[in-house]
Amino acid sequence: MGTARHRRDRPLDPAKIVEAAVMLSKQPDRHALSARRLGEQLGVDPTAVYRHFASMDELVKAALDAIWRDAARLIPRSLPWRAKLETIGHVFFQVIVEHPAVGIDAYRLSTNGPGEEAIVDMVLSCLEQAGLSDDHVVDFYAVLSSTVISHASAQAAERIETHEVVPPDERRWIEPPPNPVLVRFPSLVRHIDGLTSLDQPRVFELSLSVVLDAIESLTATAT
Amino acid sequence: MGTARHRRDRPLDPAKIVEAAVMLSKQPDRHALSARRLGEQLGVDPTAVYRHFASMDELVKAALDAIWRDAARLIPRSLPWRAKLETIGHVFFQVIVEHPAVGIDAYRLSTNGPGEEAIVDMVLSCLEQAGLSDDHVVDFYAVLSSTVISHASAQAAERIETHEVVPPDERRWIEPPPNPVLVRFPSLVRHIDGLTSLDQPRVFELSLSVVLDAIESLTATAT
DNA sequence: ACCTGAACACCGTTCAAGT
DNA sequence: ACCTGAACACCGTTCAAGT
Repeated sequence: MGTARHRRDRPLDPAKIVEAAVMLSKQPDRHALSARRLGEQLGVDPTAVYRHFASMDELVKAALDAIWRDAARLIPRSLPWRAKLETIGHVFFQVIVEHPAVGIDAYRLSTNGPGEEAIVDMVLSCLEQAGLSDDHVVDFYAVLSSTVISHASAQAAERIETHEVVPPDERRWIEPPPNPVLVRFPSLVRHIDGLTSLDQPRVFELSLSVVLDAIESLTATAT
Repeated sequence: MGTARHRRDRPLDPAKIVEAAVMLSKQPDRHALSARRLGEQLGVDPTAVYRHFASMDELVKAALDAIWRDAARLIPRSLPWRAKLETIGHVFFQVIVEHPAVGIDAYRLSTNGPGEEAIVDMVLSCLEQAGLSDDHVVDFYAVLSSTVISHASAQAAERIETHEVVPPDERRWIEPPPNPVLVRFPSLVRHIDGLTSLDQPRVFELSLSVVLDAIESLTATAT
């Protein structure tokens, strides 16, 4: 018992907490990541996380930053700017949806960590490569990142709510209106079939195209 | 005691529950709207809401739909399509931010109610008036509505987190990075001042302009 | 000096027990 | 037949009490 005295239990490396949080967040369950489940997973007291993170939101930020770091590594280095931004958009959409319990909050949390720095730098350099002015680089970084993250968070929320991957033709963005008293809304009646066939991934694709087209049209003007 | 027997307490009109929920949701507090606070507000049992709504999410949907209904009434009837869509965007951004406790969830909930029907019809008719094809009307409705709602929900979340309206120059979209080891990220270094001066309302304005410009460019092609 | 975990003040929701 | 509210299984977080 003498030799093991000083470090009988590991001192609970914060990186281990983040790793466990990332693992737990893969479950499509609103409560997959809680202080108690984290303690159970790590075999420590449920309140141990508060010695390393000021709040659960801070831990969620750290988990998202780790996810950003790993996602940034998946992006091929040399691609034309538009293909690279499309790839970044799709990869980040996917990792957010794959970690729904933290992805659902990505729309409202900046991580302020090294993973965020890496991906922001990557997006900015694509926009520079596209030939945008300094002002436009910053503006379109903001528009692009909020577009990707907000649609991905919404899709993460949908995955949590349905609690399973339902077939694409049942994941409706808008439900058909139940009541037939829609004479007051002729445009809604006219487009109701189109609206009910929308789904979140398609709306994300459309939104991403709109932003990338806007960037491309600015570069065409410049050259 | 005989005469008041049948309806001593009011039967708790669901519309009264929704009204109370809308009032409570004005507080910039994550827990402003709960079953217990609603019961306290209405003078009834905390679980009374579950006799009229299947879950708290369903009540939040009903509250948002009531907010949509009132917001739709604020939109001037006859305006050119672009000015009208800008007005709709600004009004909806504002009412979501003014009801942060439910607005924070608007990005992930469709209300499927009459308020939603009214505003969807209004947006669709603007897009028809702009001269878009049927397919483009549906697509750009989706892009436009998700843009407005996601930025507004993010701003509602920010209001809740700060718990008070802080001066605009302190509401940073991205925090300046704390560590100076940013040599690996030259684009981030180059644009760091621009990035830290971004705020949510400005990013919303930029995003809205991008979408409206995309619509306008399609109409210019058509005519 | 550092860590632990009992405890506080809440949640959303269910259902046995009442009127 | 309808409604009630006690109770269940959780939350995030704090801080008095220990080692």
